[in-house]
Amino acid sequence: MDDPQPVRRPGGRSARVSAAVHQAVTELVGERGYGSFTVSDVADRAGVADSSIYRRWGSLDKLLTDVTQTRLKARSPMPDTGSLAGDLHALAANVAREITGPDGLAVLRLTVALTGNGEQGLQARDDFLAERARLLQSVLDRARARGEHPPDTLTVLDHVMAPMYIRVLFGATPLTPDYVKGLVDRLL
Amino acid sequence: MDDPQPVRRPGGRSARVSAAVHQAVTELVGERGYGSFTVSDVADRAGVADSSIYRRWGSLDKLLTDVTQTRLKARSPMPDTGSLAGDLHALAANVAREITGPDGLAVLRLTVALTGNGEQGLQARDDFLAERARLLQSVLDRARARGEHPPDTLTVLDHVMAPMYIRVLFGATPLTPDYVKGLVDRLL
DNA sequence: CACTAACGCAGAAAAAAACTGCGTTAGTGC
DNA sequence: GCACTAACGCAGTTTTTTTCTGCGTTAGTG
Repeated sequence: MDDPQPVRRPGGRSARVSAAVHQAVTELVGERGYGSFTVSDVADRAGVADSSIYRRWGSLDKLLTDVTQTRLKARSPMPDTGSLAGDLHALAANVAREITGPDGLAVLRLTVALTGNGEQGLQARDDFLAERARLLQSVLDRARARGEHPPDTLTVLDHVMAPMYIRVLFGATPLTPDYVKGLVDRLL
Repeated sequence: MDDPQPVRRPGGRSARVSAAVHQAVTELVGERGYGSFTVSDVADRAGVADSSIYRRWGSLDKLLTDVTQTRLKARSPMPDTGSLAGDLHALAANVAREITGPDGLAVLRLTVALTGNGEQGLQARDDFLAERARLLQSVLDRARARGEHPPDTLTVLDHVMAPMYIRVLFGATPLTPDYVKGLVDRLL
């Protein structure tokens, strides 16, 4: 029996639509939080027809899942400066820059929102946190291998990441380099 | 000219409806975040008729504002144990207990969600944070007056409050007393 | 260049949300 | 208690939003 097996077209226009939609979702999550917008909103923002979204993703839920998965896979580069202090400073600065940008805020928001959004949400959130922890872990491990005495993973999360996250989430001050540096220095 | 001046009835049933509605809003915010539910949702949850909400509050916005205002006014008791260490431990424990409960999570979520929800939202958020900061400030001032050397307000917020907030928001571990104690001890 | 996947447009269909009329229940003052 | 009526619940109606589909057009791909 002949199976039509349609020829996919992942390039050109399709790719642009995909990118625009992802971007739009990210922006909307950043601006209005999770679950406060519709397919039409996304389509308008992306400059795309509603039908394109419905046909490609089927529903808003599936779209959001797709976006989240994709975003969380985009990992930040792992610093390697040769010293624990250097690595931590670099890592902190990276994270600060990342969550300060509009996209980063969206991811943070998304992560918070996902907590308590059923199975799928929890999974996505755990992936995000695990990724962060793993990145940090390798920096600390490397330091230990060099004979340094790095702080605990949780300690770094609590006293470097948490303050930055909270400040961003609460829309407070803009995370100056000095501030970030101070957070790290306090642990060394 | 005669002004009817209707006789209000703040007791009994009205009070129960009011309480149920407030409770419902709090729960819904905790579960689904800000702006992801409707008047009907609230009414159903509260076991109340839609019309009761429409007539009393007029719109969902006004209802949310009302609930937020009311909640933020319910301030936590200010500890006074006689020493900086005692006060901070007590304060931290209070906050931990507060944000661990279901209502507390809702308030936290609300606060995060309010960031980027226009005028009104920002105002409510600032009120919340200001209240927290003020409470802490007075503890620190009192310590200073006794001749102790308390840490900075922001330091406490960053290294005691932020870690707890983040852990709750990210749905991680359950804030054991030992953990909370450790956060405070680290500053003294 | 032929073929057709993927798109945009416009509008129908469905769902959800907001709001209202009306009879009933139950606070409040006497 | 009793009269008075504020506040309520029920059962719609109206309005708005959101989803989804038919059809002609555009532009990847071999």
